[in-house]
Amino acid sequence: MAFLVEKDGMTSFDVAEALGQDIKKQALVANVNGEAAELWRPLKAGDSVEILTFEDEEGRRAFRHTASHILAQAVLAVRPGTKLAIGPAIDNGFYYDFDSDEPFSPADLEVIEKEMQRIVKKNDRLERFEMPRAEAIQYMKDRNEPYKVELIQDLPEDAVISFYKQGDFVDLCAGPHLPSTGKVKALKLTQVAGAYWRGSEKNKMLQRIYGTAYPTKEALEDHLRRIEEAKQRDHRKLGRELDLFSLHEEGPGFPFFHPKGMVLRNQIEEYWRRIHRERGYHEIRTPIILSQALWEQSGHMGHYRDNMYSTIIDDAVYAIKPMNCPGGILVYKNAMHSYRDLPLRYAELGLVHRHELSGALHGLMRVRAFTQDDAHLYMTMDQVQEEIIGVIQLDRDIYETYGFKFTVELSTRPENSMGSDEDWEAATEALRQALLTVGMPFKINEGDGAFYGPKIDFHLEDSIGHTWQCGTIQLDFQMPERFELTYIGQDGKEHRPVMIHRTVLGSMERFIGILIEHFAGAFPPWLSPVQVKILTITERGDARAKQIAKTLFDGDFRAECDLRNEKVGFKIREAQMEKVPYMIVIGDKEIENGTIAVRSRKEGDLGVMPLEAFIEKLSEEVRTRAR
RNA sequence: GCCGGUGUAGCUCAGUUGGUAGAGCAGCUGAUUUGUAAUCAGCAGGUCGGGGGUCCGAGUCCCUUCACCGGCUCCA
Repeated sequence: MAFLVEKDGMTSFDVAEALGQDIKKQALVANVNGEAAELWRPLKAGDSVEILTFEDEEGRRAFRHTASHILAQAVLAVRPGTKLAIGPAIDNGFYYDFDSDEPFSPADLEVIEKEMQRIVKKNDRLERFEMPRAEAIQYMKDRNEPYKVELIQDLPEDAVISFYKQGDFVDLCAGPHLPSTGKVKALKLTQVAGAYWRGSEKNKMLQRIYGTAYPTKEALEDHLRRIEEAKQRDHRKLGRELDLFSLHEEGPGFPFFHPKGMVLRNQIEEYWRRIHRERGYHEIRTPIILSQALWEQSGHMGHYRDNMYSTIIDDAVYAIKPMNCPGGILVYKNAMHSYRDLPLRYAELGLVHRHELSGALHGLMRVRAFTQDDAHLYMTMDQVQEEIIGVIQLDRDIYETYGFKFTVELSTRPENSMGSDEDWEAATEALRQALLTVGMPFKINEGDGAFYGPKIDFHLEDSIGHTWQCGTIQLDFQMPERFELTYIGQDGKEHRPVMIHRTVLGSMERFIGILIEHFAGAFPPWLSPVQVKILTITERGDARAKQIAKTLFDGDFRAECDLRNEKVGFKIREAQMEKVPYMIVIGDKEIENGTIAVRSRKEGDLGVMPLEAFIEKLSEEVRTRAR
């Protein structure tokens, strides 16, 4: 809530005070006339003031930013002579980059954290002061802080440079900050890592210390607990425990899919194929190895060479495809096309290989061989908007099936792009209109498109709030030109078609990784590698169990029997840990009555019912892809 | 690729100042025929990531290499 200041010389402190003890205690910074500012900054009559707490994004940022200053102060105390780089607040905490001859060890972190706590306890006030740019440069030169000097030199000539001071520590900073270090009640340094100065590998590698901070110990512990929980659903851990896939030293970045992982993958593909057929796509498959000449024509040799693998066949150079489009284009070019054939939608689950940096590999999320759920659409310019609408609707329907929330971004023309202004404008407008028509909220990323055309990205949010870019829709003016694609128009003449590249899931491998974490390995029945586990109590149930398994198999369900000589409690425990959606228990009573006892993974014992009733329930869940 | 960390049985981990590898779970064998999240007993399982070095002696120390983990960068 905003308040109007009545007279000059008041501060946000006074405003907070007027609002009561609770607010005063929680106040971190203020929003003054739409800009974040310290609580102690003098106000003028007529200013609009809003007090920000940890609940507000700006409040959190200031809180963590002050924490990062405390970190820098502590590091200078523990290791004098360390040069300061930058130290911003980030989503769940903060970091600070240092240039230090000796790297920081985990033991150093403990010492630094202790020093930070000492600074917090001292509860030093923060002060802000300003000076002109030239003076500021000299000031930081005198303090022997070359990175700060560089930062100031990048600011405009006429800029007034602000600094913040707490105790004997001074840092270049736009602010705002908390009134005193004592506000940062709970903090923890989480890790050290290398980071390049300004993110460029051409620059020196600095030492980055990450940490997080909260206003209370409880909130910090809560945060650490959430991290622990996220670890429990890490797809690499679950992938091993559920026996879905593995990775081996013999093929770094090349995942191996196990039987259960393949069932999951095949279910995803089956649904994908079905919905694509339904929306008028034709599936194709193109070779993995194609001649280098093709990649030169497509432009990949120029732009993407470093990420491509190649091989030699009969003395000629061939490349292993990093993308599916050139192959797909050869299919298009294989025949003449009439305007009557358009739009033409070719879909391909295409296996691509890309040489990613060894340090970037990460489970199924970042690999060197993956299957894109690709499609290339060819159309006339006036079909563009409708085609894009179709793709957006397809994306939405598929994501909703899996229970993902998602956000959409439209990226416009970047600086060094190819193609005419008119084409770019028309294409960008077509994307925008399509989004508006579908009623899809979206954000614009100015200048973030590909060099060959504008794009729409879909960012999925999984059940623990992580976001993943999966779907993309890209308009391409380049490929149709480079490959001289044509269709015969109504006028009998050749025309250039418009091409759209799109993926929905992005990569099958990564999507499976995302799904594992999204469902924490407890897949809904339609996706579960094993849908039903039939557990016998004694060997008297074996025949009945096998008979039930046969019935389920005939009904296209995935069932397994557990006939081992173990107690039923033990079998349930194992089935539960395997996250099988349904268990059927067969004992003497069920044999006698011709019924089954059903247990649900989620709800426990569901009681006794006829097999037919259970099959009907399961069929319905599979048919509707219930979650 | 770069910075830091880790690498011991299928999995999770122990292993004193260098003295010649150990537990639980999983596996196998046997007993037990069991009613909704762990029955008991026994057995087997490791050139301590690979290579090289120091030493009378290396899982422990050094060098090198590979993979993995956390970041940087990039992106599906």
